Amino acid sequence: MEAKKEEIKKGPWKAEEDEVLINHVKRYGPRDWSSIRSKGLLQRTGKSCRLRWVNKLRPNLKNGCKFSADEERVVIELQSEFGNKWARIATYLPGRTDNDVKNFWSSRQKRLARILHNSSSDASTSSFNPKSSSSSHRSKGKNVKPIRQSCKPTQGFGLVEEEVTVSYSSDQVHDEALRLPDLGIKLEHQPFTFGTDLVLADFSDSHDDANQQAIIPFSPESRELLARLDDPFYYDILGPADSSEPLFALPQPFFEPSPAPRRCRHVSKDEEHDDDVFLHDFPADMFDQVDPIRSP
DNA sequence: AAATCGACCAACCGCAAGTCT
DNA sequence: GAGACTTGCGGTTGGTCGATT
Repeated sequence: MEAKKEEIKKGPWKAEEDEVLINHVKRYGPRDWSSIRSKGLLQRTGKSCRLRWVNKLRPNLKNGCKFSADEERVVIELQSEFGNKWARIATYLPGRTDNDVKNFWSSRQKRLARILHNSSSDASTSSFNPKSSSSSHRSKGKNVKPIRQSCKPTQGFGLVEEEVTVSYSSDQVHDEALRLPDLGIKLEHQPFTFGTDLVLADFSDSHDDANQQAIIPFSPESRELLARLDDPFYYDILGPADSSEPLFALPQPFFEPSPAPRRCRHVSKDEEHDDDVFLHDFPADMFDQVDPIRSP
């Protein structure tokens, strides 16, 4: 059937398809994706094949491996520098793809937005609830609820899930209020559980912390702005807000990111046998099992 | 035990841009 | 130079899984 011949397969890849794709790359290199379909090897589009290779089959990928603390830091820093240039950011993270970085960031943003939303909701209710703990520790040194001596932050706000412990004494509660840069906003810990217990308060109209009894909920605009912060809280939690010292040094890109706009490089027929130029992007031992391309 | 929720991930889509004919 | 083709990128969606209620 003609229609069947033209049918393009979508959805999850099977192991057999992966094998076909890997064999193609072994033979021809990571290019000519469209020929995979035109040769009838797979009923996948070239785009789909390329994506599968880049995101899953490429050697030395850190598949199924969570972002380390260092990687998180790099992503956060580079995102603030480059914006949503995931492919470029990924070049600084060996074994990570642009999709990985994008997913990580997206997930993080969602989490952040949700936390902020919850927090502002909590704030708006607790400010009118005398029983609520959120108002109980607002006055310096008074009615400060006992807090845990340490807490284990969740992944939220760019914190890592590893054993990062932040300890506070009860006297520090108020002073440890976290500042959001440039927004005149403080982020205060509720009894030190990250996430839903965070309380946001707007202190922009006052310079007297001790008088801050009420929690002012954010406007939707403010919340949106917060959700889009390039550098949401990371430094504020792990480092002093006024610190000019970088918390870490950025690594060099794994692949040199091209300053010019990204572009694929079509390989001419002549170049095709030019010492496998494309292989330079891969570890030397990657194609140990590859049949060498015969020279003409 | 079932339902719900959130996190994570794979894959698709549309668009932009380089290359080829 | 123009149009077709190919590739790469960023945004988005939908599925799966584990934790929580």
